[in-house]
Amino acid sequence: MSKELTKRADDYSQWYNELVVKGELADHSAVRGCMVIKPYGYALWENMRDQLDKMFKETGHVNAYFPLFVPKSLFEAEEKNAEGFAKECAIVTHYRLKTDPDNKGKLIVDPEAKLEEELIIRPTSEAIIWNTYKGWIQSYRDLPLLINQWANVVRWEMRTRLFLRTAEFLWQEGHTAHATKEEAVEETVKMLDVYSTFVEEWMAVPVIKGVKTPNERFAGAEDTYCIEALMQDGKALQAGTSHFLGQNFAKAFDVKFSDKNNKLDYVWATSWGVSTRLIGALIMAHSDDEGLILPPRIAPLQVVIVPIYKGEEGKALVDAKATEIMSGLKALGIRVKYDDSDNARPGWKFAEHELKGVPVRIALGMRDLENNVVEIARRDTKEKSTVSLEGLAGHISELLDEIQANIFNRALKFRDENTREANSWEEFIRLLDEKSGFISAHWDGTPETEEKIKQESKATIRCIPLNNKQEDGKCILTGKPSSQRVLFARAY
RNA sequence: CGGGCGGUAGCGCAGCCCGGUAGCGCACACGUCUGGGGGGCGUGGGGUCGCAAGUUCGAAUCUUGUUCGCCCGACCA
Repeated sequence: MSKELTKRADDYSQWYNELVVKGELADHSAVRGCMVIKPYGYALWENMRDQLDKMFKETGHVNAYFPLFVPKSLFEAEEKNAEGFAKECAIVTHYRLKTDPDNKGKLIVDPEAKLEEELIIRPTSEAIIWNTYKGWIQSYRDLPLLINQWANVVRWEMRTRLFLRTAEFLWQEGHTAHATKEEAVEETVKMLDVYSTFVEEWMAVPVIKGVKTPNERFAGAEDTYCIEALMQDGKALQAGTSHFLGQNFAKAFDVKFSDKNNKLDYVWATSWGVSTRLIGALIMAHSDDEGLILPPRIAPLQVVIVPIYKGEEGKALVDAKATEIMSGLKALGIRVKYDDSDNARPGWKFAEHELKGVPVRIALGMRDLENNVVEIARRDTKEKSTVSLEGLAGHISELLDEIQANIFNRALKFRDENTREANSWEEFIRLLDEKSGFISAHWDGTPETEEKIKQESKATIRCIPLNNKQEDGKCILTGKPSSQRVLFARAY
């Protein structure tokens, strides 16, 4: 099978598309815009999901599951939210098919099976969830309500790309209800921190925490917080969002509670989510022209052992040693595979595991057995070394930590080197065209200017960084006074 | 959703203009020599040419429709 990858420098988009498919993470399907997540890609998602789930539970959340379908009347209850998603909704209008009387063997929609009320396939679940919460919340004693769900959602996108933007995707969505505004805001920020910790420490992708401008805000939110990451082509990618919803949904769905003084008030809400899009971020942040580079902490396989031998007797000797090495690694909780399939040469296997981003490869042959050593190759730097079998498991364990740190530091260095300040419109455009990356610049704070900058430069305000330095300056477009810089980039 | 391009064996492609019943490389199976960076030689299997109509004695090839993908644009809370 030809596995030659397009080089990043030749065509970054094509490199990404090929990598997802050749790395066996996902495939296109017979359904427009929908992907099949293959076992290797799903194993990666499971590792991400398991860690996030653990972190959600550690912060007091529980999981539940709400329906895929949302009755149209509920969907439209919160007007801004409904409006925001209206253009990309899939709608169920009928509940039955029948045999086509004019064409036996074919099915048609039974016109008599039209639904009284259309069902929207959830693009997000605020509506159905808040309709449900209404029945669960009466008193301050019922609060806070801290619920998460793992689910699929559908957004009818015009132009799709595997993982980055698909019509259906997997995600988690947290939906919480609180007695006070302060508590809800605190929750919003807390979950943003959970996301940034997860993305940086497990996925090794550095992120910038910030707040979205009103233009970029989630429909129905008072404030949208986000984490933004920078890809190797200099484009930004929103890696997660956390929304302070105010009382908008409580009012739309009439969710009130009695406080300690028996006074009725609407509850305060948050919602937050990350999706399979994170896998796209992971790929574009780390991988190279040889294939995927996966951070050890979430890689489906952390170590692969490739045997090199001649004849059956040779293989038996190598097998025995490999089994011993594996049990040592497994005892430390390391995910390891012994690739002793006989239908590929060692060289082919090396390339294959590099393509799939396995962090560490151990090559084990007769020469190594004689010297009581193995050859270790790390995926991130492609360095090879010969190490003693003595204390091997511990050495590998430390190496995995080192790789995790190195991948993060490399991405951080790239991000920092590609974050620049622009102090004039000319400089702004020049930096965007020549270097791309994040551009920190003054903006007069108006939606009109933001829109105009977007029209003329194709760059958007990714966020106003949290704890942003306050400094007087002039808007790069209008020259009007500004009190702080905001972060611009061309984005996915 | 508009414009352009593409879909022929698991993968990558040729054949199409000029209609006559499908080919190459890799992969796969078997044998053999091999094995420390995508092996060599030999033999062999596999495709209703994306799908559906139409033109024709005959369609991968011409026409129309449709579907999936890629690129550009619009859209993207």
